[in-house]
Amino acid sequence: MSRQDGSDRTVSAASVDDSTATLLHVDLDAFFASVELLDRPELVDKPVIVGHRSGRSVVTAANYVARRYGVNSAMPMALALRRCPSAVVLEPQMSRYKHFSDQVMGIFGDITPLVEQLGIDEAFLDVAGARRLHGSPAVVGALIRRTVEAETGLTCSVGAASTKFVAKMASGRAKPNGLLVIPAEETLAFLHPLPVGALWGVGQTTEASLFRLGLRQIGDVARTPLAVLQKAVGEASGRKLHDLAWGRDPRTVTTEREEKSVGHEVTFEHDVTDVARLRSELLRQADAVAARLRGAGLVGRCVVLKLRYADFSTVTRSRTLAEATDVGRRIYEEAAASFATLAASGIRVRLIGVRVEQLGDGDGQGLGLWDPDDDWRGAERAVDTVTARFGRGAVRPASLLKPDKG
DNA sequence: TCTGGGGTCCTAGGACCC
DNA sequence: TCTGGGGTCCTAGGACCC
Repeated sequence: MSRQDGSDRTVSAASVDDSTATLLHVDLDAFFASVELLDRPELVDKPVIVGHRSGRSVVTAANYVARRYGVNSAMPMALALRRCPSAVVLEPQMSRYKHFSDQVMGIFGDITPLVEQLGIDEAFLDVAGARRLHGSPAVVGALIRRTVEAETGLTCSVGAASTKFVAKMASGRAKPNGLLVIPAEETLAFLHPLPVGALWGVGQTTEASLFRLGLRQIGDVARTPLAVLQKAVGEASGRKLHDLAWGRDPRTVTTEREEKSVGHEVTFEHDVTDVARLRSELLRQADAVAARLRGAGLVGRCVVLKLRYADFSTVTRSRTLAEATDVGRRIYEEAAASFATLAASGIRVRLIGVRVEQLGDGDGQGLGLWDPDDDWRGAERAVDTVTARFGRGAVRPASLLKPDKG
């Protein structure tokens, strides 16, 4: 293995045969918090948390100083502030993070066209073909780290390996601001001593199941018969875990994938009991989902309503349409029909959401037989046009399309 | 401590068909 | 009269990831 961290030392590619480690995983360090610190350098040595300060929010990101206090992303903000009362809390600025994300992805794209973005702050790169132009994987990794820091001021960590999954594990071990190369022949030596919880796809529940079998390290998982694993964690997960524990991961870098669903949900500051208020929120979400579908040229066939009650229990109700739609009014009607089956008196709702699944191409919509949805589609497309020209707020679909009374 | 919002994937049961 | 096995679609819930 070859390691580089902290200062930007050049990797001595001679010390390790990196020719098999052609898959890179690049992960920006504490991304949102790091972007904020670009504007606020005086906070660099202070604990910084990005997230809403309001009652029910969670930590979106924390810098490494805050992490030393036990603050992590997805942690309830209330707990984070109890652990680190001196933390500076900053409101997320998503458009700003997106701007830096695009810039960094552009840097990757200059090195290889084979970039697979995961979320906003990480990506896989296949650099097998970049050798002639830029050098071996370790050299490319160092180049990426230098370029990203020079052009954005942000640091990132890079893992290089012969499979995606090991590359991701390697970038995780290299954090923060490091580079770790795992040649193919060293994969098992790297993997087997690591804790099972480090495996991709192993969260709290699966980790507990593995512990019950006495499995604590990835090597333990590898040496467990497949059938035993499958009985404990399910057929597909068992198969996957066993493969990963042996370093087997056939996935390649894919530059595009089709979306499977589009949805919106919101958690209220205080539980809502007013059914009319819930319905109007549903209408707002259905309009937003439909606008996104139309923007992407997609239609969906299945409308899923999601409710989370005051006690945090969650239910979903779905309805499959005969014809796929991209009309907000139609999505709302289906969601509202599902809602009507659940909306008993005394209902206390913490979260409500709408999602549309079974997406397909929107081409050909509205052709053929007359379809009553077409009137709505026309109206909503007009709203799209005005919004595109004059900006959001120029027209408010939710007020245009009043919900049914009662 | 008290749990966001965007998603993907898997499991399991029932209906229905062959 | 009682009963098989596979495939597909639909629905609900849950684990997990960033």
